[in-house]
Amino acid sequence: MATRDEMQAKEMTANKKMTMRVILAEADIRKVILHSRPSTVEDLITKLRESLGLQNNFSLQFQDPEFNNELCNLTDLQELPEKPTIKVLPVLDLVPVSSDEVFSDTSTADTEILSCTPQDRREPWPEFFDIPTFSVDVEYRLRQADLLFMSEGTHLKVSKELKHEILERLAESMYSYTAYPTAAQFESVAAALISKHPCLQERGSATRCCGWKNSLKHKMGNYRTKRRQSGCLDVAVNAGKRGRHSSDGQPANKRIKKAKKGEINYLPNFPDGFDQAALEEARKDLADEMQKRTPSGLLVKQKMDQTFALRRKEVVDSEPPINTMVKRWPALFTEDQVFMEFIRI
DNA sequence: GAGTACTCATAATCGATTTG
DNA sequence: CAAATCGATTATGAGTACTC
Repeated sequence: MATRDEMQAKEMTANKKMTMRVILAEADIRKVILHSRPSTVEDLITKLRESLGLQNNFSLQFQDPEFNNELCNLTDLQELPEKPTIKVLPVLDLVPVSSDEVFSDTSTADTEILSCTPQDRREPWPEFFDIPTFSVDVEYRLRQADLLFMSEGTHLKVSKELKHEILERLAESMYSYTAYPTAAQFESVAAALISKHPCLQERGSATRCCGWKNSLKHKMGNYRTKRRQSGCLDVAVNAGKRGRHSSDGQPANKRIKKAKKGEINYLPNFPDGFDQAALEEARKDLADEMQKRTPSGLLVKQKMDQTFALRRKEVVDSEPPINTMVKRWPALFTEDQVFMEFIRI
């Protein structure tokens, strides 16, 4: 019965025009009108490829109204709203178009530009840094230039705006592992970049990528400043150490040394959708639960995970005495949670 | 105390836009 | 149509903190 309804719904929408907003790159967002509503995701991809003249493989994400219009991978066309906003994500391979492969690649699904979720920093630095895919436009240009490099050995002259797109994407990707990459990590990213895109090699330098390493280092610094300005606690905690900043009467952050994951000042951002007040509520629930004769282990663990960022902020910002901590966070002093807290840090 | 790394202010650069 | 101006971005260097 439900299936019949679905089929009717499909039939009703099949003949309808479909208007959508398609994000190809940050600076290239187009309005696309299809004469009929596609029935499958593959179908949609084919139609988009035709109407936009795209040659590369790509997968799609859409702004999901169920999640406050955050981007989600598009797997079922039924999920699309009436006038959807869709983001095109290039899939890199040199094999001709094969729609099966388009769907097998979900690893490129990273889109957030300035969100500050603590999950950002969950992954350890990978053994081999994977150069992320750039916008469709940039990928296209790089691929053309790579082919030219291989056939004629010509290096690509990188324009300012192309350099920006590359650095920005790499910074974003590195930031997901650490806000403070080491020299060796910059080196590995630069090496991975020219290995994946030989046209970006430099003449002159021994490693062929010294300039990129340098630019990445600068870019990362500038990128941290940008994150700081957009309110990311994990890098903001390290700012404001310079003398001139205390002119407004506020003491400079001098006593706070540089924080990295695993160090004592590690200060993650609040989880998405929670502010200080919401986490304080969760803390109260947690304290109440601990009053019980047998607190629920599951609930304690879940709330302790959730409130980790708030706890770190208290410790780093106000350095509370231990009895205050015992009072506010009784669960922290159970054997299990001492252990868990170390794992979290 | 030397060496290194980071922040931050600012200089340099470059494309886009406006002006004469 | 070239010069001037603007705005965004990257690069530089001083000042500072941390480590060994």
